Amino acid sequence: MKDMTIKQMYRQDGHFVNEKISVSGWVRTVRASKNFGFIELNDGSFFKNLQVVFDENLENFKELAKLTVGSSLRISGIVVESPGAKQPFELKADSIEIEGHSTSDYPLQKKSHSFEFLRTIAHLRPRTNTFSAVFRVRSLVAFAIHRFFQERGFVYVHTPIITGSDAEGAGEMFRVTTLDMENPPRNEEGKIDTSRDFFGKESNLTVSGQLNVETYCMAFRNVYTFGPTFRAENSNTTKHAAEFWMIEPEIAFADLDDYMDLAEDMLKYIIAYVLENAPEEMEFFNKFIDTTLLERLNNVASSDFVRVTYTEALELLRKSGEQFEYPIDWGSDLQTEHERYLTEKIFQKPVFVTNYPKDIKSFYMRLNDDNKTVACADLLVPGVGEIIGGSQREERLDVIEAIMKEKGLNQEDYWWYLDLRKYGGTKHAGYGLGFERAIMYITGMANIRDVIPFPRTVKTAEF
RNA sequence: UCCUCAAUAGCUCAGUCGGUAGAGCAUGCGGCUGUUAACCGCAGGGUCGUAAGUUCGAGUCUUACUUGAGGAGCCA
Repeated sequence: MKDMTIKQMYRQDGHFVNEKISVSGWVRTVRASKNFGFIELNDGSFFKNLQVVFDENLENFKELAKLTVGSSLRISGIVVESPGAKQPFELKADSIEIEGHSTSDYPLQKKSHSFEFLRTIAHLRPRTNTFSAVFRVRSLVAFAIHRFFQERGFVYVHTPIITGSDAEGAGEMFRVTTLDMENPPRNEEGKIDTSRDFFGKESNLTVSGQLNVETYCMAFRNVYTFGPTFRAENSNTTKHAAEFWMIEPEIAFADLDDYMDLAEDMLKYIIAYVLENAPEEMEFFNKFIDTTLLERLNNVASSDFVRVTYTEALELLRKSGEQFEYPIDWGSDLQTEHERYLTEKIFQKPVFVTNYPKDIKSFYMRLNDDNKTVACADLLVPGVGEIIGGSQREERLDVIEAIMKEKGLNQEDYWWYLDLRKYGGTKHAGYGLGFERAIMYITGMANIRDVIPFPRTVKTAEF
């Protein structure tokens, strides 16, 4: 007798008919009548369920007929072709062992629940169709990202989660400390004496691995980090979480166009990988979450992304005649409404917006010859907005020092970062992809809380 | 942090003009020989988010607070 997964059975359609096999899994629904019944079993290996037929010949038939949703079973029987239209085959059970009962207060029903309710039972929601699909796709996307970079010879660098540099400037940070919160040591001025903290200085959770990964870029040429990052922003939106994952590749001897080429290839690669390896899940999203999803993703795979400069983008917005709440003004950042209009109305596909004014961008972005803009590019996609931000980095020591001065940054805090410009610095570029935003884009899910197993947002850390 | 909306049974919701609580699903029990969110019958299940106020009387009106959702800002 073969111990099988439901995935094996579906992927080798019909191959096991008339064979005796065993499976184990959880009850999704039971439909029993007087002398026989049906169990929908999900074993976790596959999006679809296996229909199990059981009848009164089983010694525990009465007990089985009263099974509640969520119970776990071990079943053996013969695979037979199914007379029902909704499944190609089913399992005719000759023994069903109840491994774990589920009590009658099991909160998941055989109907759809609101995402808001399911967030309150984050420990049970992976058992639902939607979350089963989301988190299998999340796993596949993570693998596809690694495979994409590894195939191209990139080195995976584990940048630190705890950082001692307090000047990364990407947002509010979470403090890491072992000092006694009730009674912290104080220095002569009465301030908290961070020299007596664990690291001998103030430390925080990282907001970005970029500065660290650039150092490895100057040794390995092409590198990437892929790990968690933390932002303590008081941000209450569908697209922000306090803990999220980022992919940050960095490529040496490369400019802005090389970065955009790489990012575009990467996104297309990931989408193709997921469409090939999770067709059932993607079909489910297309049917129940976002009916334009597959059309959109196929369109992305087969067409080139748009590339416009910030200045051109402003011109397009101005010429559109659309009334915007915020003014279109050279020098200020694009607002959400502007980004959405560009990617959703004007182009209806992913758009790189390049060469923003230097004053609204980070110090490490390479200054263009016009002395007004920097060599950066944000990738905007319909529905989600910005999912990638990146730039060519400033490799000229004198220029980056001048910009840091202009932005009021303390050069001593960046001494090791600036060393990269002294010791064989090269042209290089890199970007950051918000992992969860990519998942949202690929699945059509609208809220970041529903693509993270246990989301961390303002005032929420129950699980 | 700002703006808007919401909170009634385990879930999803209805509740008229202010007059004292309803449905479907779920759960329990019973029925049913091929079901597909099975179907049919019966039953149990409520401090109407919290606190105060107006009123003879508040799920319904007012205020504050709490929680959630959507949008904005910040960003990925």
